[in-house]
Amino acid sequence: MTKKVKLSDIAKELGVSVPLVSFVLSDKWKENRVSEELAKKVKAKAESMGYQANTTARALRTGKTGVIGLVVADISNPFYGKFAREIENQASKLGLQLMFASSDEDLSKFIKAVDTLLSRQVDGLIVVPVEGSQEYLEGKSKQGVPIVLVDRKFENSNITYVVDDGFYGGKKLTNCLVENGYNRVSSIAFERDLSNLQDRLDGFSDSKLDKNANTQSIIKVPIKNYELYLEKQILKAISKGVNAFFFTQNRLGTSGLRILKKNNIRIPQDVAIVSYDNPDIFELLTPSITCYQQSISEICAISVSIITDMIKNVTIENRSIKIKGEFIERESSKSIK
Amino acid sequence: MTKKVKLSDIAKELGVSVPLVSFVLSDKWKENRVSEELAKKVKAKAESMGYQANTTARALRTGKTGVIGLVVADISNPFYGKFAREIENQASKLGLQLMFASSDEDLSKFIKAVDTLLSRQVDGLIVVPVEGSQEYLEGKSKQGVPIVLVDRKFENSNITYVVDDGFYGGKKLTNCLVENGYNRVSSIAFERDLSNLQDRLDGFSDSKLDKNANTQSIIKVPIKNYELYLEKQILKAISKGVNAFFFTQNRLGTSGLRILKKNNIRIPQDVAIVSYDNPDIFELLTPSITCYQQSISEICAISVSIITDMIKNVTIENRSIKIKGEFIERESSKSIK
DNA sequence: TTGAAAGCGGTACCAG
DNA sequence: CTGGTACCGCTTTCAA
Repeated sequence: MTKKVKLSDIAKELGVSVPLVSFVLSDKWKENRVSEELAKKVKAKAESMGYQANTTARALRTGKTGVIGLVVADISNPFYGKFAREIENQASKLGLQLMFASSDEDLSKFIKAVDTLLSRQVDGLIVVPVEGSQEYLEGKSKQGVPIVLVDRKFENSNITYVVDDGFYGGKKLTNCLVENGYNRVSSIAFERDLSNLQDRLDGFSDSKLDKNANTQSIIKVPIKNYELYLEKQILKAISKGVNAFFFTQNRLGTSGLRILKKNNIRIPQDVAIVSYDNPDIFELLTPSITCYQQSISEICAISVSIITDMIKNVTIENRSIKIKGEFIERESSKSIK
Repeated sequence: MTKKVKLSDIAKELGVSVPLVSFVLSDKWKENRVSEELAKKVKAKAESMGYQANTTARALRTGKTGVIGLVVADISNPFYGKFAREIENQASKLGLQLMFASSDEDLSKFIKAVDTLLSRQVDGLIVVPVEGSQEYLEGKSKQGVPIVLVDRKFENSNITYVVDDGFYGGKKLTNCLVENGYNRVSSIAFERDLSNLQDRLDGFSDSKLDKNANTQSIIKVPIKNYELYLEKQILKAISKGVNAFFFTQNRLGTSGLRILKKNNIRIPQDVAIVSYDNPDIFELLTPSITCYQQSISEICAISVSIITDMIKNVTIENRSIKIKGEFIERESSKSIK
């Protein structure tokens, strides 16, 4: 176990003071008027001795850890995995590290995750807020913790968010169905009070569909053991004449497809399908699935840039933003005109 | 911005010393002979003031951060996402946090990732090593950094690993094909020097297939723009009479399926398919895909437990281990007997 | 049973 | 241009 080299080791070797070495290595030697010659020598020595700064010590002194906390619903869900990856990419460009935790959409887990991250002194948080977390997060925000919400936002809150434009996406998908001749559309969503789902449903309601109850309906699915319930509802809808479904989440879309396959319901001959999000599988299936892909990379790039601003400046104006994604037309919504 | 409560605040409020508060809150007051009454009072006060320990300061003092570093190829790949999630679960049970980074299978990125993590003073590392990283990691290991390899191992190395038993899995998948009547099998792997792939191929070679070149062949696919090359090789193999493929990785499996679909080659009538790993898609496809699912949760549980041991005790014996996964038989390898 | 002082490895500010 | 000193918040050792 070779010991870690520290500033004082370099200083001793060179016969200079510790602060001088610190200045040089943090590239502040110009302001502090250290001779270029000496600076070079110090750098060379640090290099040859294999010096690596102890960020813990630095963090204690400066009050900044250079770490940002990320809380998602579940990192093993590819959708959130992409978030993590994109945020990692952006963060590493800025020399920031990421610490993450999963909430499983559970409030108490969520709070615990945020608390631990905070006690680890993360400089800021990027979080996918869970149902019921508004009050808690607003408290933290008021205490001065930099927070950016992604994927979902809070209405009437001053917490900054960067989310997909669900209203736009929901409308786009529904209109595609209408334009292709499907006039009885049912949208399917989890029974959850989350802004992203509501926005998509609002977009659905605001589409070109005739505004009467017979052409559009919304099926709300409970979260627990939802597949059985979903199957019943889907079959019931079809028997009532629904000829297209709009799945508001990829998980519902995937389950829906499984159910349709099982019941030998043909797509799009019997019912057309569109779904939010674009998991790999949608392209590979027969028929391939029409969907709307969120601009995760853009959402992440912006949220990291905002959080770093928030960390630098104590207060900035609220820069909440909605990002439009990409509509991808495939076979599952083929025109029947 | 309400200020953070620190030990000295509590101490001042109560008119006691800082160390006393520290002892109480870290549940060491018994050994340090603090009266139970006082201990209670301190705890209550800490609670009411909303005290949260500053882990940075603690880390600087104790030399332990309670953070473990995780380096995977790509966190947005669901396979590695599952690793991250399982490791997170285990770690959080032990009060440890995770910091992660992706290597993209690139040696320089990998080294950079490990170096940053180390400069952040992580207590230990769980890594998916990339091609060519052996020498580097052995260096770190010799310096006393606790390291556990997952997914891939090094031969002739004293770095501890916890990996899937690729030999077992490869053999199992191939034997299933043989038992179901397929006698000309080609296995497909990336042209990479990684232990996990080699183990699977060794299992393939050691299967019940007749040991002559005509019944078994190995197709090595370059990594860059591999799909075109893969397509040519697959078609060529089929034209030569190959009646089954063993894909050694899920990415190859998925690509292979796309290619077969595109060329109207029927599964399993024209060729049977088995693949390593079990992405969601395999179950949903028609036909569903026979595969081998690694025990990721077990691998992760063990690796976390080993790394914590390594962190506690300076030296322990090498506890490298191979874990058997689960063979899942589906439609793509249906018997033709 | 408790308090005081030292120190982890850096950085910030002052003096020279 | 350079060095000294204090200090970040917590833990540990020693003294009372």
